[in-house]
Amino acid sequence: MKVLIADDDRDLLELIAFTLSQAGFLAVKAVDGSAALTLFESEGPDLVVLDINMPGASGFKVCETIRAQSAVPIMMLTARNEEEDLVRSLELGADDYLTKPFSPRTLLARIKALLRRAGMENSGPLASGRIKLNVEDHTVQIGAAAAVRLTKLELRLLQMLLVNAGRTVGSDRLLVHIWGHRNSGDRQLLKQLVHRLRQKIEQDPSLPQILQTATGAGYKLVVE
Amino acid sequence: MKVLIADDDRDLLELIAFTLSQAGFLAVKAVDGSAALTLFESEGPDLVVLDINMPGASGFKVCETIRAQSAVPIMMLTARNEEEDLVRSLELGADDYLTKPFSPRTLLARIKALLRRAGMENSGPLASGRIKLNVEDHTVQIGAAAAVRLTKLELRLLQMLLVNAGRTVGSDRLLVHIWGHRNSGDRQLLKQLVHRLRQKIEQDPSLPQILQTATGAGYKLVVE
DNA sequence: CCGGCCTGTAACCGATTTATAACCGGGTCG
DNA sequence: CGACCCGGTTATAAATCGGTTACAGGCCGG
Repeated sequence: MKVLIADDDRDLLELIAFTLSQAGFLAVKAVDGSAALTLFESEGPDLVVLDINMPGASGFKVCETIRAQSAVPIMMLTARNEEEDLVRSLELGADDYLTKPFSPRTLLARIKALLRRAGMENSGPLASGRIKLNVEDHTVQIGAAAAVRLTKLELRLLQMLLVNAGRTVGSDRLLVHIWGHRNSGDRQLLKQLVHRLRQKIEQDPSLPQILQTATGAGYKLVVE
Repeated sequence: MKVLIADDDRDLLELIAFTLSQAGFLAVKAVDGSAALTLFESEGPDLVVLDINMPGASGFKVCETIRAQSAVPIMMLTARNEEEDLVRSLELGADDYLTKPFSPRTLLARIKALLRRAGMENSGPLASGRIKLNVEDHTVQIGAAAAVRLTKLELRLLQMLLVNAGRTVGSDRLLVHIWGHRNSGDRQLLKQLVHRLRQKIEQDPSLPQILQTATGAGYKLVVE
């Protein structure tokens, strides 16, 4: 599990990196905003920790840029008097925040919670009922049928639904989880993606048994 | 999603309640500490917002009492120069704090983050008497009957009535909660919506047993 | 360079949902 | 009585939603 950390306070940066690596994470360090963006591209981390006050590009700017292209979980770090930027970050799609000073223990707990919520805690096969999703090689197996290959987006959709198997997941949450914060008017994208996924996993795509619609609310996965 | 708000400043209380209800939350208001505790018991909110300075029982006391029996997320409100108070609050188990004055936008962002963090972003079914409202997938179940699907507006109406089950809710409050502010000529909309909802949930829509009219005042839900 | 898949975008359809208006009947009050 | 106000009902128009088909650009491997 790879975590990108960006903070211009070297001491704090090292402390966080140490804490995380002790907990089994692979820490990637950046000392300013532009470095953070470069490293984000090249390393493809599973989670990002951003300080708001940074030279180069502010954490706020970095958050916005990352969110425009990825749905990776983002945690913001903020001093007590940076309320306004914090709120802007949250509205732009940051997932959580921590106010300085904080204890390493707290940081760790929050990061784990964030990963759990994003359904990224275990990279192994994710199964529920008769649906077995193999995240590694992008395949699903339903019942005794042959495994089907999924695209990146289909995988993310099915992953989110499978984590909440049996319960309805709102369209907004799906949009954020799959694409990050693009313009929210993109119901079209979700419509398409659901349609394409149904073609692959439903016996009769016109009468969905597995990926069902909750009209006006979202979609849900029916296992067994 | 039900939120209990406790503040002895009536104006602020109303402002917060209005902000939250516009955002789709159900606001339950308390003007002092003991009222807050009573309402906490009876309403079972998903989140609590507490002012520290209150007559009756202080925010501390309330926070402590609630925490002794529940893990519900708690957000404290504090005046700017009461740093010690907020430290004490956090030690007592509050999850976050906000210093006055704050903007509604900030409050909303923080509350959303808090709910996300607590993994409570989707509240379980909201039930009272024989009525069980499943907010997630827009359905109600009454008694042993089959679940009925509701539209967005019907859901909001029933939600508001269910929170105030047994009590009459004024037409104005319903209008504001469901549509947000509109020109007041819109009694027609409410009339329609009530009618459609009755068709769905009443055994005999012409003799309403559940969604009853309080002539000249509003509507109320009879749950027994 | 070609042909495949993956993704985003648009357009169309039918169904549902929401807004607007008109009509009905009871009750109130001058 | 008759002019209202109120709530219920019916009817109809407008907007939105979800499913579907079609197509274009990007990307990648042959």
